[in-house]
Amino acid sequence: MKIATYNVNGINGRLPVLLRWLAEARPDVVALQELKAPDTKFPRLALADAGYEAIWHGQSRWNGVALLSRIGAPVETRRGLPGDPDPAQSRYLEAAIGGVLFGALYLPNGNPRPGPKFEYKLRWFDALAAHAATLVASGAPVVLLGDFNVMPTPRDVYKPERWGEDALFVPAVRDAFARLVAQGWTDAVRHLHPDATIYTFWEYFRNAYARDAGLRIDHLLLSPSIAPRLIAAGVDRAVRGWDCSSDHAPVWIALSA
DNA sequence: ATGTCGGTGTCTCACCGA
Repeated sequence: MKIATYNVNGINGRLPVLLRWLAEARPDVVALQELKAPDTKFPRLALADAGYEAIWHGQSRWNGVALLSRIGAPVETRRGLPGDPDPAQSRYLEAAIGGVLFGALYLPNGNPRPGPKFEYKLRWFDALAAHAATLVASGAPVVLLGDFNVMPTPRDVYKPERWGEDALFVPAVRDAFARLVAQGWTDAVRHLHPDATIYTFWEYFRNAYARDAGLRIDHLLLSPSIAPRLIAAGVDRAVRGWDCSSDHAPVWIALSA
């Protein structure tokens, strides 16, 4: 089973890029973030034509998450994160597909810091950790995937010294991510490539992609019962160089049957 | 501080969030 996460940064403006990538990469299951579209403007038919059934949780202008599958319709188990301090923001969607539970998330960015946006990020992280603990305790095979808006270690930042005060990298946020993983989750990409420089996001400005001035903020976490099935992982980096691309690239893993 | 995007309403520009 091939699984991917992709922050599309506007699903309608990005539709040609998304469809081209789906046709080339053929992932079985995809989590999307930053739909930036209300539910009525989700491109269900275009995705169905591409072979994907979908569920989505959108809102006008910002946020929004979706799950796509070409191996059977997602069976939704949860819409919204339990305990989200601001449930009006569409940031979590959960479904069973092919015998695996997928928690698709878009964690708050948290900038500017300090301030209410950063406090919201920390509270959201707390709520995610509480829910994730119940998923681990269930023993079910679970993949938690999406844009976590966290670089876990300095290796995940092109110039860590410039990001020390940023809400994506301050110790409180890295600690929150580390505590989450310590519940028993496996950071799939880093697990298979412990020493590689791997980025999933490059800013639009300052020619960041051409300079490879990137960040690794999109992650796939595997619960203990599914982690032994991990056989490959990577980033479809070239997609970031396509015309009209998102500022993120798709990240994927392969699991044995 | 800067830069560049997508989406929306204030609507062919100005804003917000990232």
